[in-house]
Amino acid sequence: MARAGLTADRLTQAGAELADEVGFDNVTLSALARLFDVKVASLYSHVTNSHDLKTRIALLALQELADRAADAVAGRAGKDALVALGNVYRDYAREHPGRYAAMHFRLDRETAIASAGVRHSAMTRAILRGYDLAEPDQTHAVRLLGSVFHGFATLELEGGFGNSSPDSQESWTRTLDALDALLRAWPAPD
Amino acid sequence: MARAGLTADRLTQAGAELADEVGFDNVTLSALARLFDVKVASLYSHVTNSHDLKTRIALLALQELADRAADAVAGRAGKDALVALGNVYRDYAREHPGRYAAMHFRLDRETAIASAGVRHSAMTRAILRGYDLAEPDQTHAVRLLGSVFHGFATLELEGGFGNSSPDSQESWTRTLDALDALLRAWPAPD
DNA sequence: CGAAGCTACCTAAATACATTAGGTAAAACT
DNA sequence: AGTTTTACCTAATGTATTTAGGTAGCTTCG
Repeated sequence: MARAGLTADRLTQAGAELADEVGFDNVTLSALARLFDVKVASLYSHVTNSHDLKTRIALLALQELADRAADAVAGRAGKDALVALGNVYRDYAREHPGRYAAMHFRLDRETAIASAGVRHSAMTRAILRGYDLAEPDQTHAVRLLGSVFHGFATLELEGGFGNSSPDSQESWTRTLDALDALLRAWPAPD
Repeated sequence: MARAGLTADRLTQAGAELADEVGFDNVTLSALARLFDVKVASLYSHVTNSHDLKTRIALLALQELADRAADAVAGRAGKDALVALGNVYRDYAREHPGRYAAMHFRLDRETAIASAGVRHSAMTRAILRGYDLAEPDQTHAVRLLGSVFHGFATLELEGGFGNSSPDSQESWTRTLDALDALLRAWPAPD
């Protein structure tokens, strides 16, 4: 009986790939066991349970995306940085829909705080340095950008925009234009 | 043996309430059967399977929210209408998180086309009549508004904004202000 | 190099949900 | 009242999760 050589990391990685193929909700320990040609119970030596596996996939995705984002915004500022960051989010969601969904798996507070999730808001805040926003407006803008990026990616993925004209790429470009214009002329409260 | 008096509608309604309590993903036929003190197999006389039940809950939510939205925007225009529509979405997500999640259950194309989902985009388009946007910009704006509403509601629900200052109500108000300003001064493409 | 210990993987069993096939009794209709 | 319809049932199968306890392969150290 040769061993399969499983580790938590290999399971997480395989789980992430599986998520992209069949959807995050359909990532099961059973499916992973089949993949590695191993009995299900054996996986419990590596992850504590199904929830643990999903948490690990979520953390993987958060980190992967944070890395990409950091890379994309490095050396850019203003609209250039905004577009780069937005594209990283949208492209990741399209290339890795399962991992993207995994990122919104509910983490307990400690795990969330220790996760790469914090880097995401930090980076969004960073690109706002190219615009002239003082607190608390900066925080409002961070939340708005997060909402648009996440909302657009989600709706586009689930086909909420239809597949008719104008195509969603066009809408995305114009959305980024609009956000840039908005941030340059951020309105005072009414 | 007195009968429970089940119908597809009663199951759907109970399923929607259950979704709000335990989350849409945790709505199971088993749980519903327990609720009505009936054997699980009995439910298959009323819904064809679990997927069917979830579809029905999704349709219920879409319709319920479309009704509320229609009510809210009636007799309003411009920013007034924008704020009303935005609030309907956000409030529904907070009051009925399970149903809100249900709305994004993937429907097959026919079902989606026959659903109240189409009323949603129609209403968003309607409030844009208060702003001066010609096609295809109007479609881009519809998609942007959808993204912001959905993204904000989702992130707020899952605690993505933290519970620190400034509170999310404040960000929401400012987001609506920002959208209004943006729509009034919609930028031309670069 | 061989014994000791660690651990990766196993079998077995309990629990839960989804689904189908085929039966019985309550309601509805004539 | 008799017949049809149907709401609900029992029984059985398949799949996923999880725990308890065992065995064989790898590592380590005398």
